[in-house]
Amino acid sequence: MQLTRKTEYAVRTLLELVSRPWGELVQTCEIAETKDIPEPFLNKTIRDLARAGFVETRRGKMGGVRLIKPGDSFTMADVVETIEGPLAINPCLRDSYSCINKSSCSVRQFLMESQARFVEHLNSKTFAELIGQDCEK
Amino acid sequence: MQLTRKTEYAVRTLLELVSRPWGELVQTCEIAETKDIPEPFLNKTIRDLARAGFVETRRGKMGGVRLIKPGDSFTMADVVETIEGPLAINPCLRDSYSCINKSSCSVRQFLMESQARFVEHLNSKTFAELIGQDCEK
DNA sequence: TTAATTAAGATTAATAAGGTCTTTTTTATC
DNA sequence: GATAAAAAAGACCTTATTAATCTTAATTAA
Repeated sequence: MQLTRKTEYAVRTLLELVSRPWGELVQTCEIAETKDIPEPFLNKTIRDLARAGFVETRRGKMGGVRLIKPGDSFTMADVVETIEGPLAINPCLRDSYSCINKSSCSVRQFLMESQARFVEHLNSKTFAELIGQDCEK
Repeated sequence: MQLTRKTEYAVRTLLELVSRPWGELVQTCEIAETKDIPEPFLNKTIRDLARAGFVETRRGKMGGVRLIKPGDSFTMADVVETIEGPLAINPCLRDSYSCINKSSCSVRQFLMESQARFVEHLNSKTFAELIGQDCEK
């Protein structure tokens, strides 16, 4: 019952990018260093963020990564779902889960609401709003 | 980011016991069968519930398990914490986690609140209240 | 005494998470 | 062009966690 480290790394990366001037290109090795993330793993994480439209990358000499989604246009929930896929705090909340009682089960309904409260809060602040101090290391 | 199957099994077991007359002793093989839980795994789960004071077991012929905590005195959050230990949706929310910024980190603070909303909802209904229809299989 | 039942915990199997490595492609610069 | 620096892609490996099984012991009713 925990977010993955990959999500944590994605969050750190986006915090770093949001805190920089818009449009700035940053080398991944620099992010890896300052945010204490294993570089090859960070590369994969950044690829996920790129595919999802948060950042764009530039290869070759002087390459790097830059934000293309404004920091006030996405939330923690967006990042979590980008990295981990649709949230389901219990197997029975997955679309693919089959159970005779699925639709009528009061426990499932209850867990669905619990999850909704959680996601609701994750959506209550944009990344731009989150940045006051940020969490390194 | 998901509750474990063991928690799911504990929940099913408690739902079964809460729905029965107070004091009734039920054989674990019966619960395993009706709730579709691998029996040896259920035994371990029941041991956890016994150690935490939810149920009491009785060995030998005519043995079984019975509820000793009234269904209106515990919630989903209690069961989750019993089976999985203290909830922490992100590593930085664990007591043991060390980070220079731990106390001042706004992201950590935010996640802590998100978790609190979740737990608050898990605590909003007792097991007795949850039982209207229950979720088998 | 016997058979039925749970306790305890060692062991194994399956899955997922976390991380590394190698090769390829792209790009700026000489 | 040639070269070096950077990210892309994905195969691969390692470790941790989860899930399940199995064996032996203890307990209890009959």
